[in-house]
Amino acid sequence: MEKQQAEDIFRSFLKTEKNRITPERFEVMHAALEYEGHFGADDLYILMKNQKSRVSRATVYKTLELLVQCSLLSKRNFGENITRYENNYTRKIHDHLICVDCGKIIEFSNATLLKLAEKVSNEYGMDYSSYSFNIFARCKEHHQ
Amino acid sequence: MEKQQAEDIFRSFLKTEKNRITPERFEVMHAALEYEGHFGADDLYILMKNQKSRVSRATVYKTLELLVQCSLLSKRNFGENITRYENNYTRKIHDHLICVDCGKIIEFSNATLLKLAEKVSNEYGMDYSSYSFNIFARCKEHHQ
DNA sequence: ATTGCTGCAAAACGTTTGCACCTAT
DNA sequence: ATAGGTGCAAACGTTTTGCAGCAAT
Repeated sequence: MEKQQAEDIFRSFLKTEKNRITPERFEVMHAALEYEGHFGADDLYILMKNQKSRVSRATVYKTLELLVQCSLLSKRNFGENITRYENNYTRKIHDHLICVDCGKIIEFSNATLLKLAEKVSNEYGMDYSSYSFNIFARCKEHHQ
Repeated sequence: MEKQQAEDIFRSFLKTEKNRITPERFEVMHAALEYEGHFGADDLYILMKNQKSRVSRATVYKTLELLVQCSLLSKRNFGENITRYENNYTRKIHDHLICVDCGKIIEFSNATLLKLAEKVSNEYGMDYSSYSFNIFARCKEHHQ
């Protein structure tokens, strides 16, 4: 996705939801979309702080939720009680294999999961939104 | 699973890991296995406290981790940054459909997921341990 | 006797909130 | 003009930790 396209999506989302268009929100958007891989809200805040941004922690947290609402980001959780975000557009791979010993995360993709998630949602009369599939396993170095 | 069998599993786990066998740990084990549905560590602590148990919060938290290690419980996380536990034996249903608006959790079961999780683990040369599959959707009352 | 466990309270952690000031509409 | 956003610091809820005393081995 082009950076311009992301800006347009975010701007029009903000307008239709009667949220204001502010420079701080776009600053967070750019930092989030440039982040490689998964990140926690605080990771992003620290990164921005190190780059001399004056955006506050509160604004970072709130803006990330807005970016999830307009589908530019999605939330992930790898069992550590930390909310993690990832860019939905440059990242097409959404399934994760996690080493329970060292925490290493391998990403993979399996097309049947999306179909299954949509099918199950429909069976229960619900509107599908997203899914997460995490496999926990031990990598070679940690076999006991 | 019989209560006796769970006790035996826990006792032998504790012995082989050089952890001590204490009444507090068995008290937590019983409360955890009797809990219906998913629970957070603090939920269990409060319940036990209300039942006049003197087991401390620290012991509850630590013991639940031991129960996960010996596979009597498994950890779940439904995107609220709270660790939830569930009994592995009386509960055979491990997949979840969660309403993003009201938080209602519907449980379902799909046999292909376990096979897929094992297959993917093997493909990456890892030892399968567990998986989690969560679908996020909106229930009828919350369609916009 | 030794090592590990316990309860307690305090600290840590990620996240949310209240508030006074500021800014987009 | 006004509704809504901002930064800050304090509060929050969950979880972990340090420590002195206690109990299982």
